[in-house]
Amino acid sequence: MSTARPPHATPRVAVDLVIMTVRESCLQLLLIERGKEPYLGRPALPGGFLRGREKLDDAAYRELHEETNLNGSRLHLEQLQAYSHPDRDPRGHVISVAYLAIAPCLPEPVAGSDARQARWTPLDEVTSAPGTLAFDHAQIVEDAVERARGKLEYTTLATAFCAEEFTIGELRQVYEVVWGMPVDERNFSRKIRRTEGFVVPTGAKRRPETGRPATLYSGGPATTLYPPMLRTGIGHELP
Amino acid sequence: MSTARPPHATPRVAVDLVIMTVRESCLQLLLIERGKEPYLGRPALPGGFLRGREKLDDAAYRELHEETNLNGSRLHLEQLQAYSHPDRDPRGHVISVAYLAIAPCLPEPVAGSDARQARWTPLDEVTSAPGTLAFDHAQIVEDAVERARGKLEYTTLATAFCAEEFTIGELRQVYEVVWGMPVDERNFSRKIRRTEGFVVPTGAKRRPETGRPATLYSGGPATTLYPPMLRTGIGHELP
DNA sequence: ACAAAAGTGTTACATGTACACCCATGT
DNA sequence: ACATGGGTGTACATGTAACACTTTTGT
Repeated sequence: MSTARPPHATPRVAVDLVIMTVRESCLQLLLIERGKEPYLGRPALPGGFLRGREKLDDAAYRELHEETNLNGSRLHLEQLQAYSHPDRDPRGHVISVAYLAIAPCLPEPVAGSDARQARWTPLDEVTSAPGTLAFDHAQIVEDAVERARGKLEYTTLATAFCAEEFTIGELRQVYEVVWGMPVDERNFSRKIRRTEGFVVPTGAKRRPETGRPATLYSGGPATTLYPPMLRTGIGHELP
Repeated sequence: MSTARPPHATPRVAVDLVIMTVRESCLQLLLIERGKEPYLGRPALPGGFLRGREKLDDAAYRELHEETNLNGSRLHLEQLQAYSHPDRDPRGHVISVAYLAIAPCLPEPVAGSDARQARWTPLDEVTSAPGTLAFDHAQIVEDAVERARGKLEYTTLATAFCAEEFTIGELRQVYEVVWGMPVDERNFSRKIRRTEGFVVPTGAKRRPETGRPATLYSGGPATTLYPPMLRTGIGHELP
């Protein structure tokens, strides 16, 4: 902690974004195709270097806006962690601070203002073909997905996947898709509505193509869930 | 993401450590007294700048060793998050990646090999006198404590506060002290021993000054707790 | 009438909570 | 004997899982 700059080359700092949504009953990530070396043409997480005296959060919001048409409002964004292996970027030592962003399902497939092409990619495509993602982005994605899965259990994060108004059925689909396991609609519905502050009815109803109209809700003021929505039946194995 | 270095002054990267233990029935943090400007003489978290092509984890272990006599083995260390406000350090833009370290209660009060004095400080002293800690370290401490409290609920982190061998009563004290609330010993004991892989009996017993000898345990192979040990009775208020 | 989706009731079971009580030891 | 801390039994409340059943709509 000397006041003089250290003699070593100080690493550069970047942010990378894992942007998730639920589309077509499937957890999808927004990936770009790299337009430059290294990893030219390979899919990668959107991201970029920190500028000037910018905060990491600001850089994350900026990249989100530059690379996608998503605006920061009505969007969950949280810091995941920093990745710092010295060989993670062939250009030199780059520390990447990863962010988890969660967006409601958007109708248009999001065109980046930047020249790079951005498209929603099902998580299965990413995990079933390991080694396709640039840098250590597969690891970052894995960590981000695990974070999201865990936070559904004890926070109201699931509402971030939904539009302004949503039905309990849509919220349940978020849990099923993110967790990758079926959830009983009847019990789920009761539990959600009994957890104070999770959802608040808007008064409106949505008429499905066929069937009874569903009450519409919006996200409530609660952030933590008590009691939590625990995933059961999954292995809590020993390491 | 140009291959040329960005024109902006790139921020420096440091690590800061929140090292916790339970001593004298109280959650304590290892703080140093700053020996240089800025914040000369003020208490602060141990930490320092990243060197060369070092990983953040390696820098955290190095600082832990340099500033304290703690060796990395038999010690929990995990990354918390990065703090990046451009004005958080008066010397310029310094991004700090905070780490949470958890140590068993050590007999000696840990003298740093570095000249700076390190001492265990009760958390209450830190939180009851806000504005004493250097930089944004009060915020980092707050986040670290909340992380530790949460992780006691659904992981086996509590054993990291204990020595190689411990009694259920000692483990319960960890929960009580970290959570700041009483925990029923009878139910706690049963619950811990029923959670497979949390603790394993060593076969030995410890004889208290007075009272029935307690079975000694060591940390088991499990890392996650199912069902979790939930804190109850605390406000899950609306924000 | 029927299909489809939303929502309720019910039952069996697991877990959490509170607390009376028993156990093993040193003084 | 008694204080002290470790540990068991048990009754009650609450939460979960599974699933039959009712409600509300469009066709």
